[in-house]
Amino acid sequence: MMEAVSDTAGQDAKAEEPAEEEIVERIYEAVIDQRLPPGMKLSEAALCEAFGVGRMRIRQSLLLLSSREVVNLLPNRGAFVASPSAQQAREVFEARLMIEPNVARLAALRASPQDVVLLRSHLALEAEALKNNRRRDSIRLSGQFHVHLAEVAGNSVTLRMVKELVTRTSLIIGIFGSPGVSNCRDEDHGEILDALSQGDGERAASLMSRHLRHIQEHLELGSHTEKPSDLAAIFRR
Amino acid sequence: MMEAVSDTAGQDAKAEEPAEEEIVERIYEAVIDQRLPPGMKLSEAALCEAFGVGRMRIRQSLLLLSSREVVNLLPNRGAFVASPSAQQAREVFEARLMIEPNVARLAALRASPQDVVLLRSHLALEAEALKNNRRRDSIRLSGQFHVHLAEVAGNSVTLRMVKELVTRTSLIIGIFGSPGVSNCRDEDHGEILDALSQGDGERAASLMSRHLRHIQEHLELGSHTEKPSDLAAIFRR
DNA sequence: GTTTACGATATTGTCAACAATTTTGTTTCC
DNA sequence: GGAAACAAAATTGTTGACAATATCGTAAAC
Repeated sequence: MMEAVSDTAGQDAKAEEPAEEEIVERIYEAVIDQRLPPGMKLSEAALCEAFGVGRMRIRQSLLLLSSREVVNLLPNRGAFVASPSAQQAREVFEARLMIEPNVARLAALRASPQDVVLLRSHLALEAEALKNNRRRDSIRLSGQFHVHLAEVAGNSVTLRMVKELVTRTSLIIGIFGSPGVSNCRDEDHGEILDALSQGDGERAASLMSRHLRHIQEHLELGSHTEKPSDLAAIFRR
Repeated sequence: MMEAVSDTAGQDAKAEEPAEEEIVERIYEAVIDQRLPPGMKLSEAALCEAFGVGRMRIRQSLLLLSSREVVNLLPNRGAFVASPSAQQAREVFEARLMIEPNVARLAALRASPQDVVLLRSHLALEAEALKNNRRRDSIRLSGQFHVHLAEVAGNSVTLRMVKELVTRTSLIIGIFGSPGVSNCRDEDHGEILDALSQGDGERAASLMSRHLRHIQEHLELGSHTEKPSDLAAIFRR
């Protein structure tokens, strides 16, 4: 149920050409890990080389990413990792606050004992990454917790939405977050999981709501630089 | 605030080549109107002719539509208007019930007097279409009410989601709905608008929730034919 | 010394031709 | 007459080349 690495149709072990959706997923991951910073240029040629596919494949992948607002596609200029504005950031959190508490409620009602076990082991990974100061892993795992929750909820529509919103949130934290700090406090994740294991949907929902508000409160929306990092403003003193 | 017909960058009056997103929007509209029935083949050549654009443009549009699950893209077989299964239909309504009551609540808080006026005139159009038995208009306007509400709520993230969900709902009603009946009762829309005009977010939310449950209850999920309409089953008697 | 204009380079957007696959129609065999 | 095998047509998928645009470096002008 959680995780699925295999390719499209069951193909042999060989290094097959990744499909569009797989490339999209890989770029999602890279954005979540903050290996791809906001505003970074994604040239077609470089991506072709990186994924070992033709230009058309990359082009379509970038179009998909742009339709999910993870990259911006400027005509004749190319593709750039999105740099959400403060306004867009507020909209993303507004949407997450609408959806994810409900997702958590559903997950609490539908979680099998096995789901709880898997989520607990995920939480252990989170804690370990945090303890060892592996910031990148910590960020990724923290985001994946929300995605796993959506998987447990068993609704593919909201799963897709949560994936998109979690990815965009990583960009938002990269722009508006305090430098050293990770995104989520994982005590929150632990509490949500407790509510889940007790089948307490209402509590899971309200904890998720509180959790998301906490994350948003640790951002500095309202002041920051806009879409493309404004060089003039940076070097003006 | 509501509606925006103009093209990308302000271009002259001439019949410019429509961009991908515009083609996607046109196909959304056609699906909402039920001019494109579930399962219908969308051949590239035909669409090229219809929109007067090259094959690549169409190809990208179909990819976008497929990523929103409004069309299915079968390898080497082509594009087909999606035929949601009963399970997918349940997921769509589950998602709508998560999102749209919250959207309605937001809209109630943010609606300007002008927004209310525009929505009231929209409601008048709905009533007129229903009275004159213009079923197609009735269906389209009924769906657009939900989209307009999302526009008033002023969150582009949820706006995009609502557009997608409303479109898929039109397909679902085409498959699982009773033949003659429209999708929404528009008394419901009127009540929601009343709540909006009074700034009563809670009432707007609960009315929207009730409204969506009503729509879902008038469907016959659980029994019907699956993904591609099963010809063998249809002609077996 | 700074700014503007120009040309070279690189990147993106588009088109047309080709290959691969499916679908359809016909023939052959039982 | 019906079913399987084969061939023809149509449709989709992909590659490569070419045109349009933007970026960068250089040189000329003020």
